[in-house]
Parts: sequence; C-alpha cells; structure tokens
Amino acid sequence: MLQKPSIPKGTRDFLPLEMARRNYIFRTITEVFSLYGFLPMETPAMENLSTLLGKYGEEGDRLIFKILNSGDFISKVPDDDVYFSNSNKLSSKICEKGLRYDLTVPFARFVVQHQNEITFPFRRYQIQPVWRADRPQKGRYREFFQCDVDVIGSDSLLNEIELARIIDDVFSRLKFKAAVKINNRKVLAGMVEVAGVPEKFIPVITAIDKLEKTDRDNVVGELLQKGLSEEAVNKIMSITEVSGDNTGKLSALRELLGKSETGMKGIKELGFLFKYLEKSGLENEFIFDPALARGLDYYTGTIFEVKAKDVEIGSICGGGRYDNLTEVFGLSGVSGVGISFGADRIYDVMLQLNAFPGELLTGTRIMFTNFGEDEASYCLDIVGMLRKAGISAELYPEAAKMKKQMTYADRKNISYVALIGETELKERTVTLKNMVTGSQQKISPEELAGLLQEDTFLPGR
RNA sequence: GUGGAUGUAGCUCAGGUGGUUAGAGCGUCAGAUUGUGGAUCUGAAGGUCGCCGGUUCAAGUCCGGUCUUCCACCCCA
Repeated sequence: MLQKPSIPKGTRDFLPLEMARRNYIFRTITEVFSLYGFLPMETPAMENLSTLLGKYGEEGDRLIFKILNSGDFISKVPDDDVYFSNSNKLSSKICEKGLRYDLTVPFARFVVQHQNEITFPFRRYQIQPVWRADRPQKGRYREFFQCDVDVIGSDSLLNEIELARIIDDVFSRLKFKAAVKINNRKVLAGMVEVAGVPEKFIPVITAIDKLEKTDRDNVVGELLQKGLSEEAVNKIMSITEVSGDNTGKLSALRELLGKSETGMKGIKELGFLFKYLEKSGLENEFIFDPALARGLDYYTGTIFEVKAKDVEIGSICGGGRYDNLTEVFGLSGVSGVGISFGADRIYDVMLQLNAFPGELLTGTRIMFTNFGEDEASYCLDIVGMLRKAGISAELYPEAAKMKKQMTYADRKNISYVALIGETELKERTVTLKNMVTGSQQKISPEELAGLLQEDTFLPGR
C-alpha cells in the first residue's frame, strides 16, 4: 500500500463549501475596492531573491521560502567548506528565486518597473496568495491570501481616510464588528527621540507592541534588558499609556512629545486623520493607540491594525504608509499607503461567528432524473433550453435508482428535481418536485424556465 | 528557529499496571420502499493503532528517533 497522500504543513485544500464562503469574502472585498476606484493587478508567485531579501527585517528574511535553482546547481558552488557548513551562504549560491512574502514589496518593484506605463497616483488592488515559512498555528498558515489596496505616488492624508473607509465598508458588509487601531511611526520616532534613545527605535517598538499581549512588567523588563535607562523606560511607558478618547490622547501627547519635531508631525497627521474620520459616520471603532507599532520595517507614517471584536485570532487587516519602498528599486520621492486584508483569518472569524449567509452553496438550481436513454435525451433538450435562460441545470448521468438520484440532489442542495419517465415522455410534460416543500406538480417544459425564474426562493443551510 | 502537548475506522473518541480475533457513536454502502431525498428499522463494508527502529516470549500500550496537528515564544494576515 502506498503511503497516505498529504500536503505540506501549513497549506490547505478547499472543498466546494469552503470555496463558496471564501469567494464570498473575495467578492465582497473586490466590490468595495472597485467602488473606491481601485484597479486590479497581479505579480508572479516567485520573485528574485534580491527583490525580497532585506525588506522585512532579519526575521522576515528567515521566513521567505527559497526556490532551488534547476539544473546542476551544485557544480557552481565553490568547493569550500564555508558553503557547506553555513546554510545561508549555501542558499545564496543555489537559490536565486523565492516565493513572495507579501504583496507590498512586489508591488513596489512593479511600480518602479512600470513607472512609465501607469498613471500616478496609482490606485490598485491585488488579491493573491503569499507564502511564509513560519511555524503554523491557529490562524497562521504557510500559504494564505492577502487582499491589498494601495495608493502610490501621493502623500495626501486623504488616502489614509479612504483606506479607513474601505476597512469600515468591508467589515460592515461582512457583518461583523472590527476594532481598528491607528498610530503613526513618526509618533513612535518622536517617542524614542524624547526618551533619548533614537538609535533603539526597532527594539523599543517591538517591545511596546507586546503591551497588549503581556503585562506591563514584561515590557519594562525587556526595555531595560535592551539597555535603556530607567528614566528612558519611564518616559516611553508614559507615552504609550496616555488615556482618554482619541483627541484627549493626542493633546496629552502634544505635551509629552513637544520637543520632537518628528513626533509633532506625527500628531498633526493623526489629528487630521481623526478629524475626518469622526465625521465619516463609520460603523466600526477607530482608536488611536500609541503602543501600536507593527513589525514591518518599511512603514514611515500612519499605521493600521484591525482585529475582530469578538474572536481571538490576531490581526485580520493591517497596513500603513511607506515613503521609501520604491527607492531601493531605483525610484525615490514616491510615497505610498496601503492595507492588506487577511482573507484566511477573516474566514476563520466568520466561521466562528456564524456570519456567512446560508444560501452560498447553491450551484445547480434544477436536476433532471435519469430513467434511461430515451428519457435522458429528451431531458437534455430541456436542460439546454434552461441553460440558455440562465438557469443552472444538470442531468443525472446514469439511470440509477430513484433513491440514489434523489439523495444526490438532496446532498447538493438542489432546489428542484424534474422527473421525466415513460409517462412524462409520452405526454411531453415534466413532473417538477420542490425539494424543500416536497410538493410536486406536472407542467409543460415551456413553462419551466419562467416558473424557476419567478421563484426566488433558495434553500439555505 | 526554541520549548511543550498530540496522533487509534471518513469524522468524534473509548481501549487501568504490555497478553488471543482493537471497540462505540456519527457518517458511508446495501436492503425494507423494482418512479421519489431529508425520518425509522435491518445488515454490511471499513483499521500495517502516524512512520521507522529498539526493549520483550509478547507492544495500540514501554523507550528512542522522525513526521503531523495544536499551544506558547518569536514574528505576523
């Protein structure tokens, strides 16, 4: 016996019901994106490693799936022990491609490469899978879909407002509550500046980002351990712990960050953003959280993070502004903002909240039973007629027992079954059975299309 | 990448201290009902106990390794 087949860890197969639900999410998100004037685009699953490496921080580089060169790649490796004792050195010699880690960096590459073919400010959306060599956990996969929307080539904060509204629209349509946290990297930069440790930016923000998960003492401990003075730590903690409503927090920070030009700029930006958001009539919570940091290295301004209100699963959407991402690819002075919806986590949330509409999996509207060759050929004509009228119809492919055919229709959640046997064939009629009520009636084939179109009822499960 | 738990039929799980032929519920299939599904009854099929090795007269059970899934850290959608 062969070994049981399997798929790589952290990857998944999707059954028809799951696909129906996933497509519902993609459809909803796409509808909102196009409503805001964004256009679709795609990039390849694999990129050159030179495009990917060094953009996501040290940890990110480790999580990139590398693709082995084809052919006799080993003969090109110098016969030197350093290559065979160090995986990183070896992989640099035998891999030149990798699977994309997110959609933002490939997008930056795309913008630089096609700068003369696109119109700025460029608004695009991109829905594709990404891969991370992470250890799988709940809500954490090695292959998952991101739904990105970005505006590049404009530093107006109106773009941030548009993105915030997109977030609000998407979760309103998907019918569950989200909590959106907003901060600004400039506020964080100002924070380490007034604490006198501007060179410790990355270690400080990764530490305070954990405030939500662990208790305050751990974060303080981590900061001290990273070499900050007690005074600097106190300063940082006082900034992250300002309380009140959004405007209250902002005015408190105006005091605390007064000495930092960058910090004040961040506060000004946030002030503008919240002023507009408050009059936007949003349905979800938008909260200024000075402790929100986000790991990715390339953010420079506003940062967003969205969590589901009633499910523990990590962030379901995130993003921010990046000023220099295209620079490494040779195009400077172009600022962009974007957010990314995590379709797989949104799926998990909706499954837990039972937020999917019931009627998603209704493929076939009517199935014709098969009583034999003559009946089947008559059915096929009617099936063709219905399909022309836009009604999805199928004929059971074998003259199996009634029970078997009915069970099939029942399982597939088909609304109607047409029975055409010897008598119906002779009379040129069809016996139409409603699979929900169980009632049946005899009608002419010509009446069928009209009757099915009129009846909007769909069985739900 | 570090630490911990887990793995028995398609699914959910039983199987004290090793001892003949590994069980249940659900599901599947068949029949009761030769042109009628979702209810009920009857019956059947389905397992190299994750994989490899070791200890033992004897391993689902003990030991080691490996893989999977899950949890924590790290990081993140």
